[in-house]
Amino acid sequence: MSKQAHVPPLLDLFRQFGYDGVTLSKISQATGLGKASLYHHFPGGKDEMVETVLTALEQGLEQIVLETLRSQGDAPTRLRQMCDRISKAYNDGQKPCLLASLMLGSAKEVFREQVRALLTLWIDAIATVLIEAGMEENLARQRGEDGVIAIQGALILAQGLGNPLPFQRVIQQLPHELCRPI
Amino acid sequence: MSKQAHVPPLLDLFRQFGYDGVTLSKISQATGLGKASLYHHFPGGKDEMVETVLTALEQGLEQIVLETLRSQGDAPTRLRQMCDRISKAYNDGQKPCLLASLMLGSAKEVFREQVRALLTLWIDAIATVLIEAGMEENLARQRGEDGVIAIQGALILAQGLGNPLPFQRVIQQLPHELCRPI
DNA sequence: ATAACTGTACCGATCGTTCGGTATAAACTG
DNA sequence: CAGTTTATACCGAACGATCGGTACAGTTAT
Repeated sequence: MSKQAHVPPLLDLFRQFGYDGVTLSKISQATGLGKASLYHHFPGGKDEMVETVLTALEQGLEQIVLETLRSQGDAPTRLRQMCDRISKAYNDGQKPCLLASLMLGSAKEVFREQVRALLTLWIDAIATVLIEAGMEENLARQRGEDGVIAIQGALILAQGLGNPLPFQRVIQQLPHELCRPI
Repeated sequence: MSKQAHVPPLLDLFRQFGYDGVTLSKISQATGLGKASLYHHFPGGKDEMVETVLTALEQGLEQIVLETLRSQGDAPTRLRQMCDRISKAYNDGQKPCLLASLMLGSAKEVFREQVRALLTLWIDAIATVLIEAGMEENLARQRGEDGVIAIQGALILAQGLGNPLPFQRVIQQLPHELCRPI
């Protein structure tokens, strides 16, 4: 079995408990692997596990972005497709974001660059769609930030309230909000 | 020295490292108190420390809300005052939010109710200002959520990018955004 | 036979917590 | 007034448990 097979349980653990909250016992239980096996697959330990998950996440986001940029239709339609996939990745607002979880505790310095790269990739993707739709560049970049902000904030609120509805509403309104004129 | 005197360093620790990321050694170092002394002031241990900080935060937010609801002027002006105080509490986007930090790991079940109460208080405050300004109630409530979402998301992005500017922009635009018609 | 994999036992370090005790100053008691 | 108790603040040392990580022999699959 390859490293990639263990990414889903690892992703779920780290996004829910954060770096410091995830123990090797939890990982062992979630993956069904003993400690020795974990260190066989991930000689770098916890850090390598996170890095593997983060890399898989980057590939997933890149694929979503690529599909969005290749897709046809007007800007709201293309952004709607992106939002649908993003929403699915967060289980319609019922699961937290790994990036936010990794910005706390011992993890924050170690994975700062990878987290920043992912956020930037995401912002740029939204901005590119808007620019292709004729939006002025600086505004489009702001809207890119606004899109990520809305999603991250909505996830926080949904988690905090224990209610995914705010997230689902934001996701549904987002394509239209991003495209509206000043 | 009373419990309240140790709230600021505790707040800074928990918001930056999260519940699981904060160790008693760090707390000891940050407060200048020995581990045993910490248990004199907080017999309930780490949990009581977090609860104390959370209660202090609730009082702080209640004060901001009260001042906002008492203040004069049109809705954008009153919301501007609220945003200014909120922004100051987050050091203009350079410090993370305790509520977001407490939604991970071992803390999330323990403090769920307190976190939810704080978020609800915040949302209601914004909604009340908008309703008093004549906005329809359901929309005002959505805008209350949108306000908290924007702030939380902007904090996440600012932390992730290592750049507080997106937060400062959002805070500056927020009063106008919240008041705009559909 | 060889490489990939895993279970068991173990390590030093650190975790949150508790114990026993000291220093100081105010509050009672004779 | 001196002498004693009480309350508050504080700390060094240690507790059992768990942490992340390693060593190694044994099993499995090719």
